[in-house]
Amino acid sequence: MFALLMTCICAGMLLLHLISLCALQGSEERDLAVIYLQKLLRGRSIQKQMLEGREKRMELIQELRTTHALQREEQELHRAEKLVTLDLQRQREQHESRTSQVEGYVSGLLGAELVDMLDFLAKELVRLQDERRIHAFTLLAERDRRLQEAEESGRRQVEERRRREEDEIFRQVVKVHQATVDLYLEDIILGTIEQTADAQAREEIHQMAQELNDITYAMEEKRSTAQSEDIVAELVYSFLIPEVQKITVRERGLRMSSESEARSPLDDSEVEESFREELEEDDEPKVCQVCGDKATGYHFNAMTCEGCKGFFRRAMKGPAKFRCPFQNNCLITKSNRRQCQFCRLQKCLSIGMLKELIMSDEAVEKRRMLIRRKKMAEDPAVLSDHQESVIQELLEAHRKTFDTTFSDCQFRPLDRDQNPMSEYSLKNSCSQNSPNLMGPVELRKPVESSLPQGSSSSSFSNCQEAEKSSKREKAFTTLPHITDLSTYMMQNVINYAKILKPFRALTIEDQISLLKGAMFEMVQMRFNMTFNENTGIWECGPLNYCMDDAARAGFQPHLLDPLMKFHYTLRRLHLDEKEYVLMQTISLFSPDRTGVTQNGAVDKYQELLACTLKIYMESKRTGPEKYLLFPKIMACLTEMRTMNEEYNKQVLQIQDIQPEVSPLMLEIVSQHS
Amino acid sequence: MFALLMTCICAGMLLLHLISLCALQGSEERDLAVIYLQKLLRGRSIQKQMLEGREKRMELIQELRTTHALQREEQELHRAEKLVTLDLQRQREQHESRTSQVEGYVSGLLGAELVDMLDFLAKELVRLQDERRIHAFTLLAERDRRLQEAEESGRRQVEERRRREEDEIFRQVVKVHQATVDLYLEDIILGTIEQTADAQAREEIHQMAQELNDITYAMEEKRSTAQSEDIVAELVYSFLIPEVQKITVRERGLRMSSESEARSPLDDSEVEESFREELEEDDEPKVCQVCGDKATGYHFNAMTCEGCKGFFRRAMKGPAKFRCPFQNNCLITKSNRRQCQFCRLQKCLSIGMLKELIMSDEAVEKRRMLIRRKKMAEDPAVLSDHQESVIQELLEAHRKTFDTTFSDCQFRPLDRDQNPMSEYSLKNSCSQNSPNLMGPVELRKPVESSLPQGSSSSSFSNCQEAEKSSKREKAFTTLPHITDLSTYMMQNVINYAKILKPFRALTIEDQISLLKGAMFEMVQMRFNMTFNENTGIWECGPLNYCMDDAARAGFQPHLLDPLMKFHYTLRRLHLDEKEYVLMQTISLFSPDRTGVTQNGAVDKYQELLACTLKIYMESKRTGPEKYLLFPKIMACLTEMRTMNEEYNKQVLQIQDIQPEVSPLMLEIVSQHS
DNA sequence: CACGGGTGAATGAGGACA
DNA sequence: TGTCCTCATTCACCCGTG
Repeated sequence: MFALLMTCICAGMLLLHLISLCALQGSEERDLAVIYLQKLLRGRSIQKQMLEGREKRMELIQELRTTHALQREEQELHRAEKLVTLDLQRQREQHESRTSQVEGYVSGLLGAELVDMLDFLAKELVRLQDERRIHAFTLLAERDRRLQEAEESGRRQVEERRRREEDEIFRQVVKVHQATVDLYLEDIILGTIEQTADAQAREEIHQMAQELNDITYAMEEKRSTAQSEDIVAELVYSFLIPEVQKITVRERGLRMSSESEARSPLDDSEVEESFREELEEDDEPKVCQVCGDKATGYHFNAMTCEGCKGFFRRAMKGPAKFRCPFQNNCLITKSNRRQCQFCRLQKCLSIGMLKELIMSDEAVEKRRMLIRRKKMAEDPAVLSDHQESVIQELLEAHRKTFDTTFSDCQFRPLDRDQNPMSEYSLKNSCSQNSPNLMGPVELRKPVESSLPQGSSSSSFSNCQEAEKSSKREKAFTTLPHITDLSTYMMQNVINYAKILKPFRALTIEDQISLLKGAMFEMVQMRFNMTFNENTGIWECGPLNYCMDDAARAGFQPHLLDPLMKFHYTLRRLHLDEKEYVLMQTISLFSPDRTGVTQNGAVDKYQELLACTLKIYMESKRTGPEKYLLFPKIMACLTEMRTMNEEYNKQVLQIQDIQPEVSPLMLEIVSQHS
Repeated sequence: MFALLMTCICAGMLLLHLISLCALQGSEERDLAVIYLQKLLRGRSIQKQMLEGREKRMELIQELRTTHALQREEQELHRAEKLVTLDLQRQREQHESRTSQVEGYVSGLLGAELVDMLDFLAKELVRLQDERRIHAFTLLAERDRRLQEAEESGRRQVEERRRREEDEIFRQVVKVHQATVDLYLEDIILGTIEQTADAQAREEIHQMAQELNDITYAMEEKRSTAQSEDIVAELVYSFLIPEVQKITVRERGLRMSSESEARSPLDDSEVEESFREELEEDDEPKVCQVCGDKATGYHFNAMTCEGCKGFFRRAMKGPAKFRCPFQNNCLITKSNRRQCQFCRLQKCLSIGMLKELIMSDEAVEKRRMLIRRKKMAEDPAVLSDHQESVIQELLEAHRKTFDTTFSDCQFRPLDRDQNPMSEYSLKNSCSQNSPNLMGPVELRKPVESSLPQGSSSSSFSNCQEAEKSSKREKAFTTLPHITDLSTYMMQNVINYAKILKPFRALTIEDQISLLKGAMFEMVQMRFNMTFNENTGIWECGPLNYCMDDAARAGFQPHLLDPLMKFHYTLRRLHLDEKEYVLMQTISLFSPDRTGVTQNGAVDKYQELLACTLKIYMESKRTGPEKYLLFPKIMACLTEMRTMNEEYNKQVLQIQDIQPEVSPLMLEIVSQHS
């Protein structure tokens, strides 16, 4: 793009030479002019030389690259290389076409007559626009190539928008003209006045300005196609900023000359310094090449702002998915950059942002791992002695109050119905298996399986028949057993809590509140330690339960479904005993249970426990999943909160209908202490 | 970029010099001009010096780098070194060529050289960009390779550092280039400007700028459309700032030259400050630009309230349809905004709301899909075990109660009329085919084909002649068979329902209500499983029916037409057995059938079924249509509701005329239980 | 310090529903 | 129609490496 502009200007210069030559009056003068022109044209040979030099260089690059390429195995490089080569070829082609174009101009103007300067300027402007259009087409082709998804219906004609755009472009063009022409004229004046310094010349300039303006105006009104407008708009955009900088340079020139301070051009640092200064002293030290916002440095090979940096990364990460709602040539500014992702991305690419500089997913993952590793290395995440002792305390208390063999419990018989109450019996193959499983066991009942929680149902919505039949038939058969089991578990949990010093340190009211709040969760976690994730059975020593036993006790799917899911989820984490105990105790010390007054102390201890659990797992476990374990456990705890409420509700409903629930259970479940 | 504009300036200025020179009249003046030009160009020698200095420095760098290189042992270094060396060589070549170019320029003192010079610079810029690009790629590939290797050999750290170093070197080189080019151009300008510092001329220029400004502004004032206002606003935003700054810079330049005093670096912030003030001086921070209500942010490019946001989207989505009841110039306020949609929309547009910022339908669809996909990803839409068992239960019940071979049904003979009763026989080619189809089958009747539903007609609207003849001729010939068939199907459906536990859990009254309500639908869905979408025939084992059989039993097109359509529609969804069964059971458990009391339970189970069906399809099916399948099925169910009513009516009518309908059918069809 | 990735509050799309 | 909701996107700011 820049190159194009440069060429435009070069062409302009050539033309101006010609014109000015032709402007000379008289035949001998014309002859002189022709000679001059010939000389001028001879200069092209040098240019050609340079082109050849460029070609040579390309060969060099190519060779370099080939050599380089041979040293590597990766396929990808070849691709990149090819890309670059193509890019260069394209550039070259463009360049050549441009050159020939300029030559065409030169030859075409050989026989030119006297031409008015202003007229020339007008033409020059048109020509610039044409160039611009050509370039726009090139860009468009490139875009099409880049985009795999072809634009099939991209021309929604937007009348209103069109009008608006035209108006705006008109305005912009006027501005540009104002700016460019302004400078142009300024230059002319600077150059002219110095030599002539008379009123007549000034008047001429003045006239020129006026005429130019008129021409501009007329030209703008003549414009009809939408595309040319857009081209002009782009022209505007790429011209305006340079304009500012141009002035800056001049200004510095003036300053330096006035100070008559000759800088040594050899001083590298000084030069750079001044250059940097140059940029900084001005309004914008760094401008985003995409949107004009304040840039924060080079990002993916271009000077951009943070926004465009992030945008580019995000856009390139996923699949191409943008569509321009306008004409595929939006001007990207700080204020409107969010309105067309398509064009913004195009702009990013066009200024040379490279998606290759975005780290691949694997690279990112690698990096993350390394960082984490490093973090771990410097902070070995080791448990403090205090924490160790806490774990020990909990563990001892737990073992004292949880007999995994269930060897000394005396429950009422578990009376299983023949027909399964729910779908659980089907999937868990529990009804069939448990008799066999129980066979070798010498406990009270021949078939002793039941779900952790048991009671009778009251207001089935789903199984109303069962509800009704519960009175005439023998539904809720497992309720007595389940009630006993639950009461037994609860008692154990209470005993556990009572052992813990931090728990005893609380007021008795808060102890009750905490126990009431956490009871269901703690019991479930204890049951989970006996859960067989393959069979879906809770293997409580001689007792075996499946979820159907809970259903048969009156619990509804609304509770049992998520509960089942929870048990599978938690069990599959394969926690060890310490982890289970910590988890239970974290649940116990929840400061947000209803009725808790000493929130501060509870919260503090819970935090300690959580931290302990986290560090314990990180130090004990290996593999990358160890960082996910703690969050997962936290999620489980959250999950249980909701089930907790549902459980309380259902127990009360069951009690309402079949008052077999034990007082302890009722106490736990009741709303207010 | 900087270099570019330098070149622009350079080009412009030199050109203008030439032009102005050539514009002078008279030969002696021309001579003077030539002399001046020569003087101007002599300034290049200084530049040459600088270039030489630069070359020296480059050598230094190279040496430095070589020394540096020697300090490393790794093999790879050599490669890198080679690369760098080549790079430098290339650079050197360029510089040489440039130097020679410059020399040729200076010695020639011809305008042609000047042109070439600029041309060269243009190309040089392109080249630099290319180089940077190429180098970036090279570095990238190199970096990747190194990283990999280093990882293997555990020398990652070292390699990383080296990579960084190389990058830095590269950057330096590029920077140097930039700096050089910039300096180069600066010199040119300095050389020019030095001679031209003339306050008067500058003032003149300033005046002109002012004039141009005035013209521009005058033009802007001429604009009448409301749109221009917001254009101006945007213009201000994106262009005026640069403009203002430009002017500021210029002024600063003037001030500086006159005061010969270093500028204050505060200008920058000052400019921004005043501009910001301008924006903020607005009264309210958040006011809807359309109606004055409280705005909630920018919506479609304008600060609006939620109401106007929604209004605009809705209005623009559909076709233009508003008309102003008044003068097309209503004032829109919060209170009257809904009085005139036309003017409200007008106002929306006038303040710059863009309909392009409304997501297109496809975009919305895409977004929905993405969201759904994401939801799916995190929750793999896997059937819960419970749901799986539900499906299993239904499937087993279905298979127990639906014999797709129709092997054991004993119906009265199907007496097909010779003349087809309706158009169905024509289009379905059933009458002709069925005898053949039936041929090889050894079932009771030689011709046994009939439509699912059968009965006699009473009030044909379409075929009144047939209706009349039904009494004197032997119309409704298929009615006995159809009655038997229907009764058989119904019995099966009842058996099916009775197997389902959730169904049995309902009161007997509700069971009846549900069955009565869903019977027609369930039977039709079962028949649909035998429907051949190509022939339009129901292939019930040895039995084959076409729609004409139903017509011949007395049913009217008012039912049969939509029924036919329904069968095609549903069959073309190619549901599998589980899906069919789920669909039937969803129909069965419709809580809104007349007479149902336990709505809650029914609704809950239906929801479970619907959810199961949805997830089942989403997990089983592939392709984008899988999200449409469930809604389609729901639509089918709705469709059947209306047919259901019509069916009941027609059966009663048939019974009214030809009382052959079975008691079960009557029971099903009767209004109230 | 430069430049990769990551984060989280703010923003502004669409959508449900009274 | 408009309120309130969800949720993807944005970007100023942060961290860490070289």
